[in-house]
Amino acid sequence: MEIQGLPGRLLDELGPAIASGEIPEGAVLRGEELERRFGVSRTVVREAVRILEGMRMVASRRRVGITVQPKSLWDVFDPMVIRWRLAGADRPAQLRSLGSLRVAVEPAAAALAATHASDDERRELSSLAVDLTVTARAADLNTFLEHDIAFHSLVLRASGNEMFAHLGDTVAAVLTGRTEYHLMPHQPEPYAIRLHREVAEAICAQDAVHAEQAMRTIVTGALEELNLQLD
Amino acid sequence: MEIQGLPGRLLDELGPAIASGEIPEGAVLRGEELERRFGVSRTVVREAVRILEGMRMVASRRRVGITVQPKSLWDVFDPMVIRWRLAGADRPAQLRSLGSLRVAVEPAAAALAATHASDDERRELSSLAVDLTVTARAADLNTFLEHDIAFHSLVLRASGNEMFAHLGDTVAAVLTGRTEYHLMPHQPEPYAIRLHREVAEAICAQDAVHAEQAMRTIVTGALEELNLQLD
DNA sequence: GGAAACCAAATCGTCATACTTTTGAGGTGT
DNA sequence: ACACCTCAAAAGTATGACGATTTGGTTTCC
Repeated sequence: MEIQGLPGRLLDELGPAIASGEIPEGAVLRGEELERRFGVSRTVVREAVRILEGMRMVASRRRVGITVQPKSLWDVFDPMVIRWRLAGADRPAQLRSLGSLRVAVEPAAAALAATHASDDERRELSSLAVDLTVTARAADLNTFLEHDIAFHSLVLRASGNEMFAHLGDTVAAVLTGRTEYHLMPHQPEPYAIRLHREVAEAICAQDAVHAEQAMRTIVTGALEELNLQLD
Repeated sequence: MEIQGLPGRLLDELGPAIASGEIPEGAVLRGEELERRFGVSRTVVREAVRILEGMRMVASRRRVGITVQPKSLWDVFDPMVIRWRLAGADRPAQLRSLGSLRVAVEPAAAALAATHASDDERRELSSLAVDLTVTARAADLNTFLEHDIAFHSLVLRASGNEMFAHLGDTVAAVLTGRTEYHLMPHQPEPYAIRLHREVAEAICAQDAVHAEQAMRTIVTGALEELNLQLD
């Protein structure tokens, strides 16, 4: 799901550099300079810049150049922007933002899933809850992560709301980052696991209130733990 | 805040056409065809297509062409995509999605605002609550809308979460759409107004629980009304 | 001396064109 | 039926030329 070709490669250089503040707000780049620095043609530079412009990270103006826009204008929901920020110096702030977003969205998604999920989705959810329990005992962090991601993505998808569903990848990025940077308890907490099972059961039983409540406990817990780690 | 130049104009044609389903999923466009149809050069077409590719609405492949991606892949949080969908045949679905998103996010934002808002923001919020009350009595729908937008945007901004803050424009689009298409009670309900005042007061008093609760009542009410109108 | 008009350079924006690379489809031979 | 080869279609990239616009200095005129 990446941008292809040379513009993509340019983007992989510029995006993270801007997201991390290495190229600061207000900095001005010239197209010709980028051509030389990366050894590509105008075509390529222009297309990459257009994409950055599409996510409001830069603005191109005649006679002045390509100016890096203030962060407050960026499309902070763009998956690429989120990835770049998570990879760089902005990681703590980005994790906090995403944490609050999860607290807001995932309980609502769980509630909706309780009433909207298909039979297949309910079955899959139960099965994932079992998998989580098993891999948590085995203390196999990577497969656990995989199942955790699948679980949360599925709840978001089963909510029947496309916007919630799209946050699945973002949540996946958060969970992955948390594991990669060892911001997780070394062995998943049994309590958290049990809550996941509760969410699955409540959704299967069409119990929206309980599903929402259990999910809220999960994500607020994750947020609190995150705040502990970051301070 | 629009994309400039010819690529921007192309986008204003292609984006809505794709968003509304006029150009359906799986349709294949050829670059050369677009050049002729819009009388622009290759450069322009390529840059516009790159932007659409950046929001995952199309994918360009050699020897095949530019294929419209399935809706499930689109960046549904991109403001342009939201605008295009609100303007076209997808409006009901988009309004429903956004309604649920508001129900999830705005109460959380209100709670955060109660603890994070600056003194200036609290003052401004109180003042806006008063304005709302006044313009509601006067039944001046347009200024009421203006203040309503300002109110909700401010709560989102005062939450201190950049991602919530960015939903301000989106909420504005929803509220505007609701008024434009007469999906609102002809005179704003006194009860809703009172709830806005309650939100403002709770935030000023740093009462997160009450702020969240009042805001939840507002947005769930709005969602229910929306569902009534759309069915 | 100051303000308004003007001019020139810088930089992006667009076009036209040529060449390269990838890849799907159809044909060929076993 | 299968694998392989070839070819052509389409996007990808590079480059030169020109147009448009903005900025900032410079001139000119009170």
